[in-house]
Amino acid sequence: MLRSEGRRPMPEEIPVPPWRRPKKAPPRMPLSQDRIVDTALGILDAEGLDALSMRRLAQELKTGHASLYAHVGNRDELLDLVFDLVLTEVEIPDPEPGRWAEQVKEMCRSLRRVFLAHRDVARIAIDRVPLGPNGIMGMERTLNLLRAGGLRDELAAYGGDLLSTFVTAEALEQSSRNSGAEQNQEQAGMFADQLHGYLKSLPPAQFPNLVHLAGPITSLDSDRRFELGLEIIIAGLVAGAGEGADDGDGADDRVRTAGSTPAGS
Amino acid sequence: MLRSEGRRPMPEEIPVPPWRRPKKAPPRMPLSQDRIVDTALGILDAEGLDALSMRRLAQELKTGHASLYAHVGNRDELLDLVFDLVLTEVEIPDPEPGRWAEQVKEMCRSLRRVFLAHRDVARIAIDRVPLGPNGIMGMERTLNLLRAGGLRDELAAYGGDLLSTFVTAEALEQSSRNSGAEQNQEQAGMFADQLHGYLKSLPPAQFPNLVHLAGPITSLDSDRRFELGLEIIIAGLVAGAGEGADDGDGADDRVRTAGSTPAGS
DNA sequence: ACCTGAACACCGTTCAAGT
DNA sequence: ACCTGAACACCGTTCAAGT
Repeated sequence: MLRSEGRRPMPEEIPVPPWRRPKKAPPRMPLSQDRIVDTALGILDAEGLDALSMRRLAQELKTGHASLYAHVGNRDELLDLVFDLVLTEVEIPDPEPGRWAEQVKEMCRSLRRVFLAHRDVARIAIDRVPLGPNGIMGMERTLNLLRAGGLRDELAAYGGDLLSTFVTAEALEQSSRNSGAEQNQEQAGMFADQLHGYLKSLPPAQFPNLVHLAGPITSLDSDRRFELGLEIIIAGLVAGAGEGADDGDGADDRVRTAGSTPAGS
Repeated sequence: MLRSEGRRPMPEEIPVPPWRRPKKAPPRMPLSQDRIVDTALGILDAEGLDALSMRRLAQELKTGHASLYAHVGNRDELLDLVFDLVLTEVEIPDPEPGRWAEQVKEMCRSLRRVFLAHRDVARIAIDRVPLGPNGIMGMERTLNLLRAGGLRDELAAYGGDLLSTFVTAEALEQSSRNSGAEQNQEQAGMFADQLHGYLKSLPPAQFPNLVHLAGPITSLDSDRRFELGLEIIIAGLVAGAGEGADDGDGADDRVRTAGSTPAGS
């Protein structure tokens, strides 16, 4: 219905002789926002955020860089769109009774996997509120899961933010650790070893704690850090942190519905 | 000794007539790393990170932009130095018995105040490990405070990271919320109102949780968010999250000293 | 309506040359 | 030893002009 609008029915499909159609499809697909955003993500994955300039992007699309501004406003808006596109890949489970904490972890691990799969997307995410269509959808599903754990409204509202901030920051630090020219696991370990040596070499009178904890500080790998942080935050959430705390400005009770029973599914 | 090298002793200090010395001191103070970093922080405070270019900085110092590279390596190293300078202002309390949680909060509030006092420093901090002299000093004092709470080594080592990441991310989101041209409290409230209206207008069948929580989501101001997050993380830490968890790779037991009793002071 | 070329006002970094 | 000018290889964004 919608798709056929403006597409006049042809009397017959006249095939284009193969020698007129060098390889495949129209030689220059028309520019569109989708094509721009897809290509931008491709550059990001392959070369990182610093390589994603409007000029580089235009070159990839075989057009002039000024042409992009007919479809995306500016670079910052482009990054918004790329971020929202990537959020498609995040899996947020429907609540199942008795598996709350595990499901929250699954959600966070999924977000982390997406960040690690797309170079520098964590850098884009860190100072952005995800208000695109997929971001909104993700917020809804996140709230649904968090409330299924019985969190009071304020904690559910803030908990999602805190968790996603945590995941983003942790992914950021992991990828910046691996930044200098495609560093592999090996080189990450080498840096840890160097740091360990440095901390151990500090004057123990002035730095007793750094010397004592040099081991634990440098031996925490990214996976362990992530799981530890996750446990800390979830433990804090179930503890119902700051229960009934009130800073006295009365601003946080705009909506105080009575029956906020946990959603079943 | 070192300072007088190459400075031939003058027979007498001949005073320069005042009309030859227009205002004060040598008209062009010699460039130094300290002067460069101080000036950089001044530009940051007044105009933000995007305004802090090597050229703008050189102009402020009345020199050519290429001259800076004799003292700082590159822009990224300059930002390292600015960050470390700012860390001077963070206050980390010496542990006092019975006040652990409150003191951890004081430390985090101090860090937050520093971020809010220096525009865009949170943006600099977010993807940097503070390994400058003040960063190392801060780590030592942080570990000292955290261990005073009786946290086991791994948790103390990671807890400081988690807390400072949290404070940084929260400061970042607060200042990016206020980004668009010196926005004051009023405009922040206006945005919250707009978002509240938007969330309330969503189709309730598809977005029941966003509609229900529109109030709590938009009424959390920065201070409340911060205190909430702080309570969640601290609660998670005292819960001793992931006690004895082991991912089986055996990499995190490089140093396993027996007597890790909490430090008294 | 969409795309282009050219221009504007910037960047960080390097390096030979000066003092 | 320190500083400079000039150059290199880039940026994002705007806009009049084309088709």
